[in-house]
Parts: sequence; structure tokens; C-alpha cells
Amino acid sequence: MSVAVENFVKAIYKNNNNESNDTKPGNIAKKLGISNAAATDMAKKLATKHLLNYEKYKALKLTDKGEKMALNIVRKHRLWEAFLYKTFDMSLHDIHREAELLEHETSNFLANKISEYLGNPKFDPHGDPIPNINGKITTVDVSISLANTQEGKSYTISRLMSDDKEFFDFCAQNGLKYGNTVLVTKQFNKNKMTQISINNNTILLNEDFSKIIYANEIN
Amino acid sequence: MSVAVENFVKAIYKNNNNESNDTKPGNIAKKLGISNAAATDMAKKLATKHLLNYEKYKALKLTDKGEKMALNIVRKHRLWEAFLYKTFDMSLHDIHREAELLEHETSNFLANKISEYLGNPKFDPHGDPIPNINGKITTVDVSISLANTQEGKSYTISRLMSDDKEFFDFCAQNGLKYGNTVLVTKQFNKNKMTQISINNNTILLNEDFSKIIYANEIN
DNA sequence: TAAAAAATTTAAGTAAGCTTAAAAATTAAT
DNA sequence: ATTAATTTTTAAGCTTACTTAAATTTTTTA
Repeated sequence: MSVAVENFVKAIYKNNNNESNDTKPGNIAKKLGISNAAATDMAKKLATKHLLNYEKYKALKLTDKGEKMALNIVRKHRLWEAFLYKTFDMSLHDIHREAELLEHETSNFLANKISEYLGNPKFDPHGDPIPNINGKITTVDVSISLANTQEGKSYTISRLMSDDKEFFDFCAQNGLKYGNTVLVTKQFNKNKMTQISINNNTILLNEDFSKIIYANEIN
Repeated sequence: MSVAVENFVKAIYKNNNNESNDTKPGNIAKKLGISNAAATDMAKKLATKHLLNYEKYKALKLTDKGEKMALNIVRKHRLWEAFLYKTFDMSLHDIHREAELLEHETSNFLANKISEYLGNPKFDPHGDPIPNINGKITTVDVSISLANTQEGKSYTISRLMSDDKEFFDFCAQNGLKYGNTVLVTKQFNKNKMTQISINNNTILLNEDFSKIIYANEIN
């Protein structure tokens, strides 16, 4: 399948998983930077290939075949991210940019080699789960955003949900990294700010950031 | 530039370097598995982009700009080969196949990371030279094919010039590997065979193979 | 060197993946 | 509940990268 098809299927998958349920062509078009008309055309075409179900004016829905394809691409993307992060010590932003290209030109054979080499990791450096060889995500994510954490409790960072370079730069500078521990020292509910302590530094996060940093409580 | 353009330019570069001088569209078409007409079209198009000089019925010749592009792609290809070979212990055939895809989706940034990681190697696992960041090949190849070596002398394997899986499998099985040492025990000039000794094994190579294995005499 | 063979070019056409503009349907707002 | 705004779809058209078939030029060979 072409890069265009793979990206289209991936965009639908991500839209259905991460966000509100409005997976209409225009929405996907926006994410891919193409026109609504192009997205409608593509949707129709992929319906004939049984990758998704298409009904005029309705939301797009991947078939099992389509979802499997999406998960395969997501797997390759996240494996590359994990690999580049570990091997070349690249930033979260850089690994994403490179993985976005490499994911489409990676054989299953190579993907499996990368996975094995890394010890078949279950998460990438953003904390996103890596589908297994069969395109299944076996982990269950019960983490919550820092905005919803409780004062006085400690948490392990589990996910950095963004693709914004400035956010990642901020995280890297402050030790906000997958697996690291933070203590929530104060929730300023009125101002929607979260104060945390990490590496003996105090950081005040506004809602933009506290909402996209996910973590698990340490018992 | 598109994958099609990159492969076209690369094919011209390789044709001019490795073989006879007949770099006409039909020849490139054969290598790329496209029609002669398609190759002519592409040649004309690339001429307008100043990547090559095109004259009807004449051989194609890359401009400096075209050659620079070719060398950049070759660099990425060979860096990937070196990297995959080292990191995942893949076969010479497998690394070629994967590199053929990855080379087109690799940023200069990532290529430089790979190069640094490997210690800026000058050769890939086939013994082919890796162009540097500026697209220059600084090494001089004075190696000769095993067919042209002398009885009783020892050589270091410097290059395995092929892209045939069976040949690479044969090499791997017999320790015929870049950097390894062989002793030429006999040249059967009449029958065009070369007998070598490697790892205490004696191997009789026919001309097909002795001509594509290159080596340097050990003094 | 002239005819035959081979290669190259031109011409016409196709599929993928886009575009813009207009028409149709849905959704939101008063 | 209409009207207005938005979104989706349709229609027509473009570019890239191919194809096959025919015309032209070059190369080979007898």
C-alpha cells in the first residue's frame, strides 16, 4: 500500500482512539493537510479495498483489515522511536519526525529485528503502547493526566501526549521523561495550574501541559 | 525529490561507475524495471531540473548537481547497510534490500547520526566506499578480483560486488567476508577457476564468483 | 553500404493523489 | 422550525510516473 493510504488509515485509527468520535473526511483531511475532496475520494477508494466502511456523510470506520494495517504502521512508528531514542539519543521531537518517514519503508522482518533487539518493549519513549507482531496492544492504560492528580502524592510519568517540539524541549530540560517520578506538591484549582517537584526542582505547569502529561500513582 | 527521481539518478551514477559507458535510457530502464519510454521521459524531465544533460540518442550524463544527489543517496544506502549489518547481524542480501527502501526516507540529520555512531566508516559490509557528508569518496580502490590474483599470495577481501542472494549466502557460509584473509593456492587458468584457502578450508571458485570478489595483497 | 535489427523517441492513454469550485446535505443558531 | 453556516460530496482538471504502440534514428551485420 502507498504512503498516502497508510497515512490515511493511520489518521483514522488515531482519531478514533485519541479523541472525540468525529472521524469524518474533513477531520482526517485537516490532520493530513489535504483537501476535504481528496479525503472523500480516498475514503471511497479504501472502502472498495475493504479497509474501511464508507457511508455518505457518516463517520469513517476502519474494518478489521484496516485496523490491522493501522496497528502495523503504528507498531513500526513506535519501534523506530524507541530504537532511535535509545541508540542515537535523539529528542522526542526528532525521533517522531524520523519515524514518520521510516515507518512506511520498514518490512515486518526489520520491525521484528528492531523489536527483538530492544527486548520487545511495550512502550515507546512517549509512553505510547507498541502493538505486538499480531497488531495487538496488550497493555491497559489506567494513567491519568497530571491535571487530575492529587496533592502530596507521587507519580511515575507514563505518557507525553503531544507532537509539539517546544513541549518536548521543555520536558527534556526538566527531566519530565517516561518512567521518571514526580511529586505533586500543589493543585491550584482556580488557576488550573499544577505544581510538581522533580529532581529537587519545583515546576508550575499550566493546564496546556498538565493535561498532556500522564502518570500513574506510586503506591 | 521523489523516490522515482532518486532511483533514476542513482542508477545513472552506478552505471557510469561500475560498468561500461553505455548509459542510455534503455539501459537505465532495464535496471529500474520500467519501459524505455518512461526512461526517456524521465531523462528529459531531469534535464530541465539540471540534474543531468540530455541529448537525443546520446548517453545520459549527470551534472554536478545530479552526481551530488546520487552520492547522497548512495551514502545513505551504505550507511544503512553498515548499521543494519552491525546492529542486527543481518545478511548481506537482507541489508541491501532494507537499505534500498530506507535510503529514500532518511534525513541528512539521521544519516549523520548513523555515521557518527559507526565511527564514520569508509566502507560498507560489501566493501563499497561510503561517501562523506559532502558527497565525496576519499578512498582509492586498488583492489583486484580474485581471478587476477597470484598463486601463493595472501589477500584481504575488500569488496563483494554483487546483489545476488545465492552469492552472499555462499560467501557467508564460507567466511568470505569483508576484511577476512584468503590464501590463493592455485590458479587454474585454462579452466578459469581459482582455488583459495580460508579458515583451513579449500574452496574452488569458478569465474562467476572469482571475478566479483575483490581483494588487496597482504605485504 | 544497404538492409535488417535494435534502440530511442514520440504519441496517446492510464492510475494515483492531489487541487479548486460548485452543488448537496448536514448541523448550528436564532 | 427556518435560515444561516458549515461540511461533505461531486465534478472537472492537474502532475507524476508509468504503460503500449508506432515512428524515427542508430547500430549491427551480411
